[in-house]
Amino acid sequence: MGRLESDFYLRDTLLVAEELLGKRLVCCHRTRCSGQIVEVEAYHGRCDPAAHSFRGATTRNKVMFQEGGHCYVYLIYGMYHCVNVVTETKDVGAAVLIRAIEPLEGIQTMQRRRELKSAHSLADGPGKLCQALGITKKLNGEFFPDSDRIWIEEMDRSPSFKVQTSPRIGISKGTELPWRFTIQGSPWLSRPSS
DNA sequence: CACTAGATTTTCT
DNA sequence: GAAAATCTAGTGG
Repeated sequence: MGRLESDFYLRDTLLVAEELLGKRLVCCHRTRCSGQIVEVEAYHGRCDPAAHSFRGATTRNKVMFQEGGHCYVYLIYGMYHCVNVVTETKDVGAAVLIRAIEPLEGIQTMQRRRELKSAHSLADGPGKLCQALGITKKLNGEFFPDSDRIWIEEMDRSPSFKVQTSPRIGISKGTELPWRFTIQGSPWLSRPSS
C-alpha cells in the first residue's frame, strides 16, 4: 500500500486527525514494526490553549511550526515519548498526537522493547506505542513523506469502520473540545470513549 | 475492577 | 521552581 504524500498533511488539522484513523504507522530500525492507528488527538495551534504551540515557538516545539508532514517527538514526565504528525502549512503550529495503535507487524520486537509477553497493552497509549516502536527524540523533525525510518501508509478500512469523538485526555485546558478521535469499538484504545 | 501514589527530567515561567 | 498531551505498581473492594 502507498505511503501518504505531503498534500495529505497540508490540510485542516481536524480533518487530518480523523483521516489518520485506520492508516498504518510504520517504524523501521532493524526490523519493520507497524500498527493501525486507532486513536489520535488534534492540537490546533495558536487558538488552542492545550497545544504546546499556543504561546509561540520554543526549542521544544519548533518542529510543530514546520510544514505539515513533519514528525514532532517530545519527552513527557521525564520518562516517556509522544509522537505527533504536524499538519497545515508552515508557521501554523498544529499537530495530531498519535495515542494508540493496533499492533500488526514486528510484534515480537515490540514485546521485547516493552518487556511484555502478551500483545495486549503493547501500544494502547502515547508513551507505550513510542516504546513499542522504538520512537525517541532522534526522530524529531523527520519528514513522513520521505523518511526511511518512520512513515504512514494507506490501508483498507474495515466495513464496520466508524469514527467517534470525545474530550482529550491528560490536559487541563481546552478540556471541553471533542478533539479526541477513535475508531468506535476498537479493543486497542488507551481507554474507552464511553 | 477502581483508585492512588510515585517515578523522573525537560521545559518554560 | 512548578508543571507536564504518562505509565506502572500497589492497595482495597
